Amino acid sequence: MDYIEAAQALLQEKGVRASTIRINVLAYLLSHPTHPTVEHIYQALRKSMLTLSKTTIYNTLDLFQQQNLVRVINIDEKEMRYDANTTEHGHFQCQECKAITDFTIRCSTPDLPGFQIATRNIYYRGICAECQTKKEELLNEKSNGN
Amino acid sequence: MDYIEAAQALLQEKGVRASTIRINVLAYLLSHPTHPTVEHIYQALRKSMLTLSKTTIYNTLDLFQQQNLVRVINIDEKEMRYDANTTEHGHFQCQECKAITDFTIRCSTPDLPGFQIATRNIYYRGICAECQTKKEELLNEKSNGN
DNA sequence: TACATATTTAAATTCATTACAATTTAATTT
DNA sequence: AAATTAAATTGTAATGAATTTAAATATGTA
Ligand SMILES: [Mn+2]
Ligand SMILES: [Mn+2]
Ligand SMILES: [Zn+2]
Ligand SMILES: [Zn+2]
Repeated sequence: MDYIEAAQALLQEKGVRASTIRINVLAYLLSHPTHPTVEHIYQALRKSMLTLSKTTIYNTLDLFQQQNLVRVINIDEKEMRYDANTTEHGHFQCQECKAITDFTIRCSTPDLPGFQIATRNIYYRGICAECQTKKEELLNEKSNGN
Repeated sequence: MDYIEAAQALLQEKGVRASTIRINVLAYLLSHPTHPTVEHIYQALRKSMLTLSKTTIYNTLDLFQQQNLVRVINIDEKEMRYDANTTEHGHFQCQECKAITDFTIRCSTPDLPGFQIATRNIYYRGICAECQTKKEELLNEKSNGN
């Protein structure tokens, strides 16, 4: 089953009309688990849907959020990011390459009695393993070169 | 020791010039552990500092962040919030009363090997204990009244 | 087909944050 | 003390993602 079919099936499950735009937005999110921005989605879909409006992307993603088809990731303080993976997981943004990585996490919160938790967002920032390696290599080259 | 003195001491520790504005912004944060917005701080200090500029609040908070005197809380997707408590703790925002509560948290993250973590932000949303009680009381009244 | 409803579009607006140049204040040097 | 330099503060304008509005288009049903 390709992403288009998967998106269509998910929309039908939720009782949401599976319009072309909705299918394509959801399929894009499923096939690009990189936490894209509205702009990313817009620019990608625009190529094949010439009259596409950015407002529609916003509306569609709002609808998806209400239906728990996507979750909003606010780790990047500039733009919102969207994730079709709605299972519990944390997000790590690299300060070098800006990439956002998923990670599994288990938390214990002793002092929230009587609180009703609706959503959890766990955001870490730092240097990803890849960029860390690159930095070390660069450092080694320098010390060898001199 | 009052908050003004505490703020002054903290600034001196960091080797930052303890100007009147800086002392007052930091003292406000120390005395209002409610995660205020820039607007909150600005409106409060404006009363005693007539020519205060909002830009200065932004600049001051940026400086504080660099010096690890405050941490930025991005739980409220509209406005940034600031916290003079820089120790590890999570934040819970009530969807009813909008209040932001601190909570202690312990997390294990098995799959981030080689990643260098610089900052952690843990945001929960839902209904706080107080609002939860209020809602239940309202429900009881209704069922008794009818 | 006709009509109501849902979806999509484009333009205008909002508003927190940032950029920047000008001014004021404080520290350092003559 | 005066002059010079550096730092802090101010006000205005610009930025840009997100929202609002209203109009256009598509879709389902009778
Ligand atoms: Mn994810
Ligand atoms: Mn806090
Ligand atoms: Zn990286
Ligand atoms: Zn509450």
